[in-house]
Amino acid sequence: MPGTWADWPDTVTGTASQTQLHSRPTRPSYVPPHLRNRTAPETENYLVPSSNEGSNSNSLGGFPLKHSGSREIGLRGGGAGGGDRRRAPREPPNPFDVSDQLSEMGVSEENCDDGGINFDTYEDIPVEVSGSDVPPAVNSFQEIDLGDALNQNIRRCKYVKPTPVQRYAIPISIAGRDLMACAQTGSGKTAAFCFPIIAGIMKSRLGVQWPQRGGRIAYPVALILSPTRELSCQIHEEAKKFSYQTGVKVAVAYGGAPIQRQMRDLEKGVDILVATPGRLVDLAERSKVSLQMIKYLALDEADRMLDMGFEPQIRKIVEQMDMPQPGIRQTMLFSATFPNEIQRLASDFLSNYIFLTVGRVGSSTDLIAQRVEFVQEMDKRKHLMDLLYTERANGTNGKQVLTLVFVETKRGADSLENWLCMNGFSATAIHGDRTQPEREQALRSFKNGVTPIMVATDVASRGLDIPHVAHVVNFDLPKDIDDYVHRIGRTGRAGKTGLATAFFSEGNQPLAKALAELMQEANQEVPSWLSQYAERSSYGGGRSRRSGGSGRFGGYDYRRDGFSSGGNSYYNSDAGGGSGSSSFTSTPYPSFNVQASSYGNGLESIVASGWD
DNA sequence: AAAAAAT
Repeated sequence: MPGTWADWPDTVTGTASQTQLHSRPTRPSYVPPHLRNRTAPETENYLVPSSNEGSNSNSLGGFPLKHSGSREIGLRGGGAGGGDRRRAPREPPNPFDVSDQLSEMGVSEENCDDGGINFDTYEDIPVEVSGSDVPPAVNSFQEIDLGDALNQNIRRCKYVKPTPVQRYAIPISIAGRDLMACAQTGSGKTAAFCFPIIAGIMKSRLGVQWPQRGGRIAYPVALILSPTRELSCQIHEEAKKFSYQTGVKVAVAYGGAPIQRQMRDLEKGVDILVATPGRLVDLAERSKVSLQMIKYLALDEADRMLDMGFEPQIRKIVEQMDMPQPGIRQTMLFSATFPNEIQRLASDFLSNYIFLTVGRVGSSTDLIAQRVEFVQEMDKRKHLMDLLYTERANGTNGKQVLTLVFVETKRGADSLENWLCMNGFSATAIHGDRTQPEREQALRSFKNGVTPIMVATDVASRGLDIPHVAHVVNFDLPKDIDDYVHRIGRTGRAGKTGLATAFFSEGNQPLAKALAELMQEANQEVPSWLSQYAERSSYGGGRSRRSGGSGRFGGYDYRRDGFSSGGNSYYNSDAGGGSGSSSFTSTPYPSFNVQASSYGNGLESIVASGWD
């Protein structure tokens, strides 16, 4: 990779730089068919927003000079994003290119996932905060001093006003507080933890000499962990947008991809590292990265990160490497679901944290219509095919809408994909036994509609933001109701509506009760046969209240149950009120405030008021 | 029991 090239507006006009331009072995001239033959006036819209001194002369060979990344138009690039020639000196590629072009092309938010947040549906989202000295929520991004560069990026992302989780989470983390937050990815969660991190990094550098770059070991100040490679990739893409031209460097590290490139990126210096656990540990053991400068730690899909499979790895990273202690670093945990058990584990990583829960935007609310059908195991394929045919018939121009089909096993995913293809459906599959390039290819061709059906294991159940998934089919229901919640959350994103269909078979009996309750909470019609199944399983046990659940919220601060004893200084540090920690049981403790959106103070009023 | 995550 050449290290120096000029800003491209100059490049196109200057002869010398023309040469330079051609000397680079890029693929500038490929433009996807649907973008060809555009007329000249539109070319100015291709400019980088901040370096747009150029004019209409910025076209080459009849159509706009576009970076090679344009081959990815309509896709959310699989991480790489290399080969971009249209950059300001020493600046990373402009991450806004794709979406800007799309919107300028008159392509609605169809393929642009920054655009279409339907804010109307956010208006009445219930929010609940608990903890001591909770900073007040804000109503606009302007109320917080995020800095000019970041504000510009927020504008470029077309974020007009903060989503509920952002209104609360951003002030909390700007204030330096630890946070446990229940909210879905589609609710603007990534921005909620990225903005304060980026703003904080920039602020800490005011008037300070920039840290030395290019050392052999990378010392990121922020670490964002997620449970799947694709999710890390997605967060990285988002974080790059938010940090564009802020001087804040973002890098990503995950398995399945060549490590060399990731190591090179780290050597170039990194402020925010987005990673999956395994690869991070690997890099740390190779002494490519040290965590001793970490000031911000964010765990996305935190409940998965702390479940049985992942917990040891997370503990190793957070507690047994060189990461600063809680209280010194700032820790933020995010997930759509937070079982008590997990909250208890997570509190090891936190210091005097605030618990925030945002009513679901999407999953298990009106935005997702949930159906459950009784289907014998052997009839499932036939049943799925009927659904898909109906979909195709009802869809516009007989087009298949994006349909995500969840199955239990990797083998099952492959065989169902195969079967669908044999029966004339364009399907792909994603699961952990496929190679990383295969996984990324599957996701791409699903997102852009080439294969509008994707069969997936739970690798795709969490956090992935795939715009326009119209239908989630639980071909095999998961064992855990929280997984169901995450899965159906792949549709009804960003305030849009979606459909979730579950195939319930004999074997799903243990899930019946939780499923029926969940659907009831979401005002969905519960078939009477399901209620009967639920009754039958009720004496057997099983969690009656999901996640210690409080209705439409994703979670409930387990500290308020008064179960947690002494150890946590949090409860005992208060001067007023009861003298012993035992007094903190049912009555609200003076330092432990619970606030619920704009609806008075008591939780009771919220739960009772019903959010419909 | 399954899935994910390092090579």
